[in-house]
Amino acid sequence: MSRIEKPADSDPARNVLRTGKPTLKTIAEMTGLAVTTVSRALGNAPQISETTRRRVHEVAAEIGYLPDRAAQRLKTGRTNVVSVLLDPHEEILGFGTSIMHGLARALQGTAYHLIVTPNFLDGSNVDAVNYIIRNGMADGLIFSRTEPFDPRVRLLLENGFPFVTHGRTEFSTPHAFVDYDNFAFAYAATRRLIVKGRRKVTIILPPRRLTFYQHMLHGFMTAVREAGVAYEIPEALDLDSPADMIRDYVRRRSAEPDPPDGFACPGEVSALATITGMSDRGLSLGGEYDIVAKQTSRLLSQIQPKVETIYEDLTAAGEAMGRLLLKRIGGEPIEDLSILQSPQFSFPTP
Amino acid sequence: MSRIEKPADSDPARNVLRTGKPTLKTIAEMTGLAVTTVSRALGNAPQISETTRRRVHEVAAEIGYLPDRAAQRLKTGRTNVVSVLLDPHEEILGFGTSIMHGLARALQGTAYHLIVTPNFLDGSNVDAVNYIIRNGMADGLIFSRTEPFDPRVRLLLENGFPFVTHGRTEFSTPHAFVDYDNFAFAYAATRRLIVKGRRKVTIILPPRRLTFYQHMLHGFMTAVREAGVAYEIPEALDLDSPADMIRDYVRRRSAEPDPPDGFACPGEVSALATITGMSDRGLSLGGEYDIVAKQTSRLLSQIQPKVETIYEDLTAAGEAMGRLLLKRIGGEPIEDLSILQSPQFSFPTP
DNA sequence: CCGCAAATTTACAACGTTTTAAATTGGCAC
DNA sequence: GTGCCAATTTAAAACGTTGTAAATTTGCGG
Repeated sequence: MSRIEKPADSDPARNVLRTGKPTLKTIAEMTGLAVTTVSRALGNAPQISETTRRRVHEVAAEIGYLPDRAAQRLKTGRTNVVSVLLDPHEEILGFGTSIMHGLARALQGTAYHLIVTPNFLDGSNVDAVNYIIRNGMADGLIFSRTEPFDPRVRLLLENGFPFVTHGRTEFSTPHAFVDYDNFAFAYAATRRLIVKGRRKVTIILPPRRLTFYQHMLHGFMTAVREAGVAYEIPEALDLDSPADMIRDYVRRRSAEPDPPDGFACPGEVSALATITGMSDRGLSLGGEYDIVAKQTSRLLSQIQPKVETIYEDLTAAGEAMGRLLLKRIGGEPIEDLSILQSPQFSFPTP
Repeated sequence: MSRIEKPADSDPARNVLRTGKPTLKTIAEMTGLAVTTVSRALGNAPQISETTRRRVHEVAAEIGYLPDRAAQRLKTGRTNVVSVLLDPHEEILGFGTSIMHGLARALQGTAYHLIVTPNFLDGSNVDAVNYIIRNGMADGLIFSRTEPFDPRVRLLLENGFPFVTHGRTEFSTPHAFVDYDNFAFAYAATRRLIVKGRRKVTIILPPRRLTFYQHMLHGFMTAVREAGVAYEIPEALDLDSPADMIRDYVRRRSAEPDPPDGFACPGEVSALATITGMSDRGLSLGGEYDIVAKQTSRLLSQIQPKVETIYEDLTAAGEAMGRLLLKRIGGEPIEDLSILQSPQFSFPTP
């Protein structure tokens, strides 16, 4: 016993007194074990005897120990954070919030937290993605509204950064995604209008640059061609257009010759706008015209049961994306990491 | 050369090569200064000479240095995180997302990140608050839908934890909040209905347990009493009721004797539901009845311009809450840390 | 009861930052 | 040049965790 002498400060309560927060050291002192051992025991490492493993877990539970995320993150380089890119277009009708609730549910019980990175820049926000990759702000990324050659996807693929998109792309390298089968939606919606005996159908499409524009268009056209029915596609309008613009367009068009009498509306806002536009002309839903709409909340059908709706469950989508991302972060192969949601013809029981 | 020998590895590029991320050490090696000095220079500490301060900043900018959040957090105990409690009731119509965009704007340019803590438990989620306080998951908290003696507020006050609510409470200890002047809204809305010549007014109130139930009721009753007009208040219904329940109620009531003809609707969903219920009876807005509604998005007035609306700017509210929280975290006194938003009679130009 | 491998536990060093206290430098009066 | 104070820079420790490598204990055949 020569040189070194422990600082004589082995009061087990000391480090707890400082912040009130128990650490590995606290448990170590309480059990008489080394910090390393405690760490391993909690991590269920194989080389720890069952006896001490159990003992450590007991004590940890008793004093309510939770690992310090900052320390873990510093040491391991993993952030235990999943970031979702919030798009300004998702402000209305709870798109963002539904997805986030789903995500939160998938992350529930895991070590992962959900952080929101808003999209300030217009267009597709490559900068935010870059920031997150370069500074290791998260272990994985989630975002929506993909383009066929989405620059965010390209960037993430190039860097091997885990992510899941809502929507597909056309890159040759596959990546994880969850998407709604918008082809099936558009096809089914148009079919229904035709079956109802509508003579001329129309559809309000997403902005052209988004991948699902093609899917929608394709579904619509397939149904139209099969049935040989008349159709038209408004050029100056898309799903992102403000409601009043859609309403005014519908009102104007219905006064011109040969107007459509069957509307496929892939969004609740566009459906409401269409109803208002038509009823301004005295035309009644289910009478002179019909609508089949995509619905992501219960709102539309509760307000206006005469609208036929097909559901897209965004909360489920969020949950699926969360699960996929966790797998992806865990390093699973890409192959089965994609999901195509089928249109739902009745509201899911929650 | 006996036992220990420094790894002879003083290559300035080494630590960069490992992860690709520059650290204080990188800058230190590049400038020939000590890590401590670099840290201080970047923190603009007073004892650093202007020359080196500038030099360090230059180099840092050049190599794109960003401090490691985990290390800072571990060392200082500050998380640089603000958490928002997401309420399930905010799923529809982008309440949550609007607020979050506002919050994000307020946090923009600061070191703070926004993390979402969802509300899984029913009722007011004290558990989530507890978790955040005990484990130091954030430096500040934001949530909405307060009750007069909100248990979350009590808990936070007791622990001296910084927070800002959307909505007031009735605790004698003051705390930071942002609230909409719902008294003024209800009063103005009811006044307008009366001025339009409506004989009997009604209002759909929030759930009784929420603080702003009282404010709404009070504003409504004040206008009613001043004018001596007839009124009624539906008992079985509140703003959280599903849209179809509201719609059915309105439809049923309008067929009974002495129905109301002026509706104050403090939410877009309730307004839409009311319109549908009335038009099912063949009654027309602006003709047999009127609605004055609160609007938090552009949706309602774009779809149905005949509805008179009064705006509540939730994005602005979020931004204000963010700013207040930052001040509060900075330790400013509570007195001027509360804001009452006035109703807006025209949509704010963004 | 010795030796040796397997089982279990341990010390130590790191991750990148800030804080504390100490060391170095420079300026200036003597 | 010497001494001393202020200005500036520095080394070392710490935050709580995990990975590496080494130490200790245990079991068991001889």
